[in-house]
Amino acid sequence: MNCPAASPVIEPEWLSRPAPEVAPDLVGCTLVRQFADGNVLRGVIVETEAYAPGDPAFHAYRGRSPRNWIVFEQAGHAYVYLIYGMYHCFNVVTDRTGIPSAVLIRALQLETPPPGIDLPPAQLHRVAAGPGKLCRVLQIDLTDNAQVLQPGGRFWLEHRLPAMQELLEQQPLHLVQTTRIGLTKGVDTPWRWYLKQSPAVSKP
DNA sequence: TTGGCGATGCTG
DNA sequence: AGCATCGCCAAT
Repeated sequence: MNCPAASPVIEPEWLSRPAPEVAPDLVGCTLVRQFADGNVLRGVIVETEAYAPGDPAFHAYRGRSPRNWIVFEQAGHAYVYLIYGMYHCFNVVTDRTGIPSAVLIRALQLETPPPGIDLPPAQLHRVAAGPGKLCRVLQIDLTDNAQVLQPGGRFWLEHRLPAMQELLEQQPLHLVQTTRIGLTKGVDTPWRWYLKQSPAVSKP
């Protein structure tokens, strides 16, 4: 047996905080995707954005709707939506029930090549750089909306590996905070975080 | 290296 | 009408 190291699973309670607190903490953690055939693909989260109550850029800004209802539910669910008619975006629902909050996962650093994709090994770090590309490579679509994030399911989250935790504790400037991308409202709210020097970030 | 634009379909 | 995107192509 030659199992890769894995950190403890992230529980819903850990996610039951405001999105602007959870989003930076999720950088460096691992998102695990289990496909229908049982195969598992994992990637380190290298870029996140927070969306919270009162935020005009948030889908839930004008209240509950058939699309966004899940972000009002308990922390630890997936919120998946279609954007520009052709891409999907994957979010982690955070905070308490009734408080709409979500963290958009914008980029992953994959640890192994994704299934069914031939690519130059040098390009591995680009295939999940961006929220739409991430969902394409993880085969995420609207059927994944409202899934519970838990081991054995389609997705779960794992805490930072010790080396990553040490890096961010000793070099906190490696976690960069800046403004969000692709918005027309809330453009000045600094709720995007990314891992400095990661080649897999969508926009360094 | 940067900037503009079209694809494409759901949302409120 | 607008959109939490992406990749192509032109201009620099």
